[in-house]
Amino acid sequence: MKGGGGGKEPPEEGEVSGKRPKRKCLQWHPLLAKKAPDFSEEEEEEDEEELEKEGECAGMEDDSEEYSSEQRARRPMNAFLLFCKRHRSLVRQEHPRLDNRGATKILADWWAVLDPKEKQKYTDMAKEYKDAFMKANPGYKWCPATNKPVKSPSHSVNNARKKVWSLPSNPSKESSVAKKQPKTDSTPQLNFAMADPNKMGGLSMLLLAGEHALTAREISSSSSQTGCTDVAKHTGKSALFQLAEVRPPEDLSIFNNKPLNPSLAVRCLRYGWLAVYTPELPVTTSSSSSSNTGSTSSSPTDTTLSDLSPCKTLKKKKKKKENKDSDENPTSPKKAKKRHSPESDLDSVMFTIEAVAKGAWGSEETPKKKAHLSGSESSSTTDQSPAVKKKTKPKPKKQLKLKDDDAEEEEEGDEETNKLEDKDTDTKQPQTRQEDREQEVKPETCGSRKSERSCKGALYKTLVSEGMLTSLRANVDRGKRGSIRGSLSDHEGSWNDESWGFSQAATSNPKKLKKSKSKEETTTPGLGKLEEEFEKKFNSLPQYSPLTFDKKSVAVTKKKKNSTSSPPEPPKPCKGSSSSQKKTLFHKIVNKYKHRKEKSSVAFLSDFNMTYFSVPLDVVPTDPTVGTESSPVVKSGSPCVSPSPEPQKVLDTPVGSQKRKARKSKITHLVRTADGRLSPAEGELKPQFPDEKPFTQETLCNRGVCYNDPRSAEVDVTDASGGLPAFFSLAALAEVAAMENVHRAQRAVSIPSEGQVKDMAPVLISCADQ
DNA sequence: TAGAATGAAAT
DNA sequence: ATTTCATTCTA
Repeated sequence: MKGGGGGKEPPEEGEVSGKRPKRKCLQWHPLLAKKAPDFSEEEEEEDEEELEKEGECAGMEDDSEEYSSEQRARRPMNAFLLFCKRHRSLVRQEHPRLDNRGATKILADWWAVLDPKEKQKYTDMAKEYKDAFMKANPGYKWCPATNKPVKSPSHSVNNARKKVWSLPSNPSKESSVAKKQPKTDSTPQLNFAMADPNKMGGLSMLLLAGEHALTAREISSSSSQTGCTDVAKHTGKSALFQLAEVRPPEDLSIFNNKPLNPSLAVRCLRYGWLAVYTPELPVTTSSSSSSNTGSTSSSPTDTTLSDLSPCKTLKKKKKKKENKDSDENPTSPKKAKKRHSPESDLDSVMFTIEAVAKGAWGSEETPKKKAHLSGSESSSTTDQSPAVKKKTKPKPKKQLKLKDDDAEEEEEGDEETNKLEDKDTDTKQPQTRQEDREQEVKPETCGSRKSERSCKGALYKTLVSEGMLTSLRANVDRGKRGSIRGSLSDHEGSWNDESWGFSQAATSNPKKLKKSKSKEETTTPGLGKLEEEFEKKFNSLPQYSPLTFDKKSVAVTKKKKNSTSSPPEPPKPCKGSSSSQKKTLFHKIVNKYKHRKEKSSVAFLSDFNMTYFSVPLDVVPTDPTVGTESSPVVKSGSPCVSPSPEPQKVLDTPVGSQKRKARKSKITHLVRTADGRLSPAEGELKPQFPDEKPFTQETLCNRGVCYNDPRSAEVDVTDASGGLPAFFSLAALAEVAAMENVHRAQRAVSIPSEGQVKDMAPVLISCADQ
C-alpha cells in the first residue's frame, strides 16, 4: 500500500545503482546510535523527528538528491495518531476481519472514552514530539503552503506518502531533476555535494566517518548528555528539545565513538550499508548552510553536520510524493517551503545526531547494533530493490489468508459470544480476554511498521543469526513482553501488561503468531536506531486493554440508549460475516433489542455530528474507572437497561464515535425521515447485509462497518467463556477457565452447538428486554 | 489508491 | 469554517 509495501521502495527499483547510496544515508543512523548509551527517555521522541528529516541524505549523495532533503518531514503525529498507532494492533487482533477503517473507528471510540488522564499522556507525548520536531525544523509548515496549484493531489500522493521511517526511497530517478530547484531558497548552500556514488560504498568512507566522530565524540557525550538532560528537566522540555536548540557541530563526532569492527565493516559493505553514510562526510564542503548564518565555508565539523542533515532529511515516504511533486514542478511551492530552510535541515540533522548520541541505544552496543540497524535499511534498499517489491506482494497474501481464517471465525465467535454474554453474565472474566488480546497486540507493538521493512526479512534473519542484531532483538523482546513498558503507566491502564504478555505467548493463535513475527522481522530490520528510540518511547506509552475500553464504551452506550429513539442505524455489518447460524441467532436477538437499537441509533444519528456523551451509566460494577466519567446524564431512563450486562452487548453499539462532523458528502446520505430523524441512506448504511438481516446488522454494528465488533469483542470476554472458539484458542481458554472456575472452563472448552446457542438466546433476550 | 478517525496547522 | 496531512492497511 501506500506507504508500505509498494511504496516502500518504489524508487528503489528504478535505479538501483544510484540509489543504493541513498539508502545508505539512512543507515547512518546506526553509527550514530552507537554513540552514547545513555540518554533520557524523553529525548527519544525527538529523535524520531530527526529521523524524519534525515530522510534523505541519500539523495545528496548520489545525485544530489536534494530532493530528499527537500522532501519535507512529515508532520508529527498528534495524540490521536499516536494512540492509534499504539492500539491499532490490538483492535486488529480482536477483529481480524475488520479492515483498517473499521479499526480506526473503533480506535476513535476508544479514544473518546479514554480517560483524560490517559489521554493526556498521549497528548503530552505528541506535544513533546511536535516541539522537538519544530525545533529541528524551524520553518516547518504543516501545509506546504502554496503548492497546490500545480500538483494534483493524486500525483503528489503517489510518492509522497512514504513514511518517514520507511526506507528512503531512492531519489534517484527524477528526484535529481526535480529536486534541485525546489529548494528555492535553501539550496544555496546545501549542496551537499556529495560524494560520488562510487565512493560511497567503500569502507574507507566508513572509516572516515568514524574518525570524524571520534573528534567530536567527547564533547557531545559529555555536554549533550548531562547538560541536556538537566536542562530538559529544568525547563521541562525534553533533552532532545534542548539539544535541538543548541546543537554544537561537534556532536557529529558521536559517530566515531565506537570503533568499527572490521568484520562489521565488511559486512556492511556487503550489504551496502556503509555507503550511506560515508559519502557525506567527505563532502563536507558545502555544509556551511547549516548554520543559519550561512557561513559558507564550514569547518570540517560543520561539513559533517551538513552532510548528515541531508541524510536525515530523507524522508522515505515523503520522497515519493515530493519527488513527484518536484518532478512535476520543480519549483513547486511546497518543496520550496520545506526546503525552505536548509538551515532547518541542518538543525534537524544536528538534532538527530545529538539525540543519537544521547540515545540510549544500546548503551554500548557496539558496532554490531549499528551495523544491524544500518544494515537493515541499507541492505534492503540497496540490495534488494527488487526484493522490496516482492515483499509487498507476499504480505498481502499472508494477510489475506489470515484474515479469512481468523476473520470468519472470530467474527462468528464474537457475535455468538457477545450474545451469550449479554445474557449470561455480566461479569466475566475480563482478564482472560485481555490477556489474549494483549498477546496478540504485543507483537504489533513491537514491530510497528512492518510493511516498510518487510523486505528485509531475510537480511534481518541473517543479521540476527550473526548476532549483529542483538539490540534489536532485545527490543523486540521488550516489545513483546512489552507490556512491561506499558505497565509503566499502570495507573492508566487497567490491565496488567504482564498478564497480557504471557497469555499472548501461550494463547495466541498461530495466525497471530505469524503476524507478529513477520512484523517483528520486518520492522526491526528497518528501524534505525532513531527509530528504535522512537519506538521505545512510543512503547512506553500506555497501552490499554480492550476491556478497559469496553467498559467505558458500554457506559457510553447506555447513554445513548437513553437518548431517544430513533431510526435505525445502519450499520453495516461486519464485513462479511457471516455464518448463517450466527445470523439467525443474531436476528432473533436483534429483534429483541431492536427497540434498543433504535434508541441508540437515534442517538447516533442525531449525534452524527457528534456528540458523544460520556457518561458512564452502566459502568461495570467492578470498574472504578468507568464511573469517573461522569456524567450525568442519562437523560431518559433507559429502557433496556439492564444494568450491567446488557449494555455491554452489542446493543451498545451506538457507539458513536464522534466522527467529526460528517462530511458533506456523507451527510448527503442521510435522509430525513418523517419523524424528522435522520437515517442514513440505505445504500450506505446497510450495504453489507442486504437481507433481512438489517436488524441484525444494526444490532451488531452501530456504525457501519463493524464498529461493533470491537465492542463485541469486549463483551466477548464473557463470550469467551461462552464459547467463542474461533477467536481464542481453546487451549488458552481452557486454561483460563480452569483457573477461574471449572464451570466456565467447561463452557469455554466446548463450543456450543447451534442448538445450544439457540437455547441460550432466549435467555439472553429476556435479559436484554429487562 | 481511497478512506476511517482525530487533531494541529494553515488557508 | 474548511482543508491538509499525519498513521495504518484493506479492499
